Amino acid sequence: MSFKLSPEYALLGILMRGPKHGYEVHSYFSSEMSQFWHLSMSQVYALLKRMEKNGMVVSRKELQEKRPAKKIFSITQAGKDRFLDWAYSPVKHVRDLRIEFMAKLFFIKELKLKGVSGIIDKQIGVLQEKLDVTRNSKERTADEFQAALHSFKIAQTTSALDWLNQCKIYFYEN
Amino acid sequence: MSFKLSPEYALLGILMRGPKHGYEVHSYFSSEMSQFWHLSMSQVYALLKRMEKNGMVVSRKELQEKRPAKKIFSITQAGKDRFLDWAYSPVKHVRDLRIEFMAKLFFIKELKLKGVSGIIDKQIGVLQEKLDVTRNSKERTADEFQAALHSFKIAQTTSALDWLNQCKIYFYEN
DNA sequence: GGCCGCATGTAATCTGTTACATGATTCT
DNA sequence: AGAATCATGTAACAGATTACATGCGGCC
Repeated sequence: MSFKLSPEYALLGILMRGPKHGYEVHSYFSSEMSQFWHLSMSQVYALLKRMEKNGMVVSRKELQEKRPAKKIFSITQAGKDRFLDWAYSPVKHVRDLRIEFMAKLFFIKELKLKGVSGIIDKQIGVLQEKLDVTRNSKERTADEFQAALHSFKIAQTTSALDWLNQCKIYFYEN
Repeated sequence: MSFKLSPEYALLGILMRGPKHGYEVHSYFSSEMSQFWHLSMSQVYALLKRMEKNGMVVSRKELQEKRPAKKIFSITQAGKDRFLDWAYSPVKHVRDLRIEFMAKLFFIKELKLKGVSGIIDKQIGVLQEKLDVTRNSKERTADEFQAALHSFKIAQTTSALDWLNQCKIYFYEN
């Protein structure tokens, strides 16, 4: 019912392009998304099974003569809604940019969805807010350790924000 | 036997300061380390139990009149060896800096261990190596997405390296 | 009377990882 | 002859999170 974790969203995204069976989903994942995300075959099968239980996908069997039957998964309307909802939401932490936010950008581009700059702006908003909070937090310079931790957070968030602003140029849409 | 994951190292670090019971370990964790790491009470108990099974700690019971008996854990020699080994090793990924590397710095300072700049230099080496590899990787600018991903990695690693160089100043030791 | 602090844990649930199991076809 | 590709999964293990269960003492 719940699934807050993201791998299922990635699988939904792949199925947004059309029905596929488990092996195919994994191949796509490995060839197109491997630079920022990895999932084992077994996990793909397990996730698809769970997602079917949750009504995000449905499957039908396709018999083949010389090979085991394929189980072809299609995304349901509920799945589509869920996916789009996810795709246009910013992530909460800097640490989620590398995989989860990347995946959102990837699918928005891959599925030719509108509003890339919208989500980038939302993400900038979230991180800017975090940066302001960190800057104003009292634990600034209690000791060397606090100071180091503080400057790490500032540095990582600032560099993420710079990158997001660059992104708007990379993904410029008219 | 194995434990590659880090929370147990944090608990070992806390016990390096002297024997403590579970509740106390958690209090220390919550008050001193909460800015960069969280562990629930239940998990502290579970981890200590596992660590005793692995010979990293030993426990003795201390009876109290009006309260439940305390179970006091002490670190073993094997535990100390393991901890120090961990504390002086750099982490492999930028994403491990915020929690795991921070914890190493925290304990090195807290336990007044020698060689802070040693581990910082090692960490700089690891990330510099990664940065060079990323810079030379062929997937540079295949498309907008690849380009964005590439520049994200460069940006985060570069900012981490700058921060590490700052750290050498924060933690300067004669 | 109720909440907080002290002090212990177990059990259930969820998720991920690794290994195992099967078996035909096609490429080298 | 052996490796890779196609195609499916289950089972065992490891780990984190959450909820549950217990109970006293002191404070407001």
